Amino acid sequence: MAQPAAQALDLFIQRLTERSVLGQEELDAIRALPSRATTYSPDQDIVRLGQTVSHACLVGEGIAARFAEAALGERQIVELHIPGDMADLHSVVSPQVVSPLQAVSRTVIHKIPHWALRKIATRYPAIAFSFWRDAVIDAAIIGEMVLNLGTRRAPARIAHVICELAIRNHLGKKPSFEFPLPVSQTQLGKIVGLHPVHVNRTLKKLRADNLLALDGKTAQVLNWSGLVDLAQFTSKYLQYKRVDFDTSP
Amino acid sequence: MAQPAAQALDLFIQRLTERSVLGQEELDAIRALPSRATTYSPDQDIVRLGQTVSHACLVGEGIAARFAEAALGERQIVELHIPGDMADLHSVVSPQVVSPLQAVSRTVIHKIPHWALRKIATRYPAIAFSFWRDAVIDAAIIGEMVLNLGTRRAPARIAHVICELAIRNHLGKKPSFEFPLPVSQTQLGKIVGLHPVHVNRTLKKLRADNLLALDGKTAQVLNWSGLVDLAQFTSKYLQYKRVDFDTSP
DNA sequence: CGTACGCTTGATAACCCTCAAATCTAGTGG
DNA sequence: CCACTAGATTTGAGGGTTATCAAGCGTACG
Repeated sequence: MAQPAAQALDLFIQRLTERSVLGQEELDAIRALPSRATTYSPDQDIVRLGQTVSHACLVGEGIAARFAEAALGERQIVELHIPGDMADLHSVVSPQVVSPLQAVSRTVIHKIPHWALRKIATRYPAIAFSFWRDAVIDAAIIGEMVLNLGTRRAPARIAHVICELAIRNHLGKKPSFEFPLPVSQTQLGKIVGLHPVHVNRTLKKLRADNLLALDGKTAQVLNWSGLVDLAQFTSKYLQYKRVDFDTSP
Repeated sequence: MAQPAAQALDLFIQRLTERSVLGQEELDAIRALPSRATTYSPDQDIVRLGQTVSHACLVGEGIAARFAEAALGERQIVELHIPGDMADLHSVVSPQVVSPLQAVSRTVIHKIPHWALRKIATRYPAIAFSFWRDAVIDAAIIGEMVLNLGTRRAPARIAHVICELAIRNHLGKKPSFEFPLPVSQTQLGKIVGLHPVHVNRTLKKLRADNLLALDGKTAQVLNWSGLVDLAQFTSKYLQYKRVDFDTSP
């Protein structure tokens, strides 16, 4: 219902149509989705484990993180969500939260009721497929995260996260190697599975090698092909039909 | 059309209905799915990265692995699939393979054409939702893998994989702490992101501590609550409505 | 019987975690 | 405006964990 959601919804539609074919009627149905905005401060929980939710979270501003937590509560970030991402579209078919969300920076979330999403997914099979497809791509992104943690050492891990975000941020913008990344080194540690102290030392090295500079607010890619090379990055798993960056140097 | 697929399809249906509500009509539609069986030998590729496929793979016997590979071809197993799993149901909405599959042991795969799956998903919204839900649970399982690699050390990582498989294998069987696991130590290394040599030493330690014994064919859980404790395991993310094992010791 | 492959063990080095303390920054209240 | 505080970044030192290199052993298969 809120007007500010329109911008985020347009970004969301852009992501969907980049990957699925939707007609005008379907697009209108998505654009007409009702929503209610909420703002979260850094490190605040957006949805908690075990909770039952009745709305999905569309990121409007800031960065939200999907995380997993062990029995004793230790957290690991599994996926980052940037504006235009429907961070937990999956909750529509799985309202018992198993992938909780937290705000990484100050974050504006537009909450969209499940009934509305279920309604258009039932009415338009093409929308149901595009939502399913979204979940599939999520799984691929998270799978790439497993590859990242399982096979790469610290510098390559961080490089990979930056490469992925550079591509995902690019959508609908001109390919600038500078994008917002309001993430502390401690939080970055929870993304790449490294101790904060080691994150710090690794960033220092990446900066010294003229590959990458982070300042807690913005990411600056100093040498794209160097980063891609270090991370052994390929953008295939993101499944964009068209990608302007060259990822095979 | 092959008869032997019936057993695997029944297992698949059991998994679906454990998590989604489906009517008799829908169940019959699933049971009537056509299929063609193929057998793969250990380490053989089932579907390759970049390939375009027109069928999904239902595991009949053995173990199949979904993996991710880096630009230079290094592989990391992202998820294991046991009999009754539709290993790449996601390919229905994403036919350009981004999550390739390989056989871990000798494996029988029943290939089910996409058109048949798309047809019943379009005809019955409840089926579309249950398929979508399957993708969501896949993502949760893979997310747990990220947690595993990002926060745990070698013994706990292996323990976690075993705990998960014990639960997933349990479906429709009596809760025995012994299940088939035809996986070499080298392959186990590609699951938990460890060097084979270190896998070996870790297994030795787990065996000495009377927690777990693997022989390349079968897994034997010697001390369930000890394993759960070591791995900080919770079965929540698997989203079974009913789980007989006690996972909170 | 030979060969290939997986398992096992030892030694060494690289990587990363942990503890600890100093510096810097941003926000708060006097 | 400045002192104060909490949190983030930075640096050092040490120890634990894991990778790497290498070699010996067992076993399955042709």
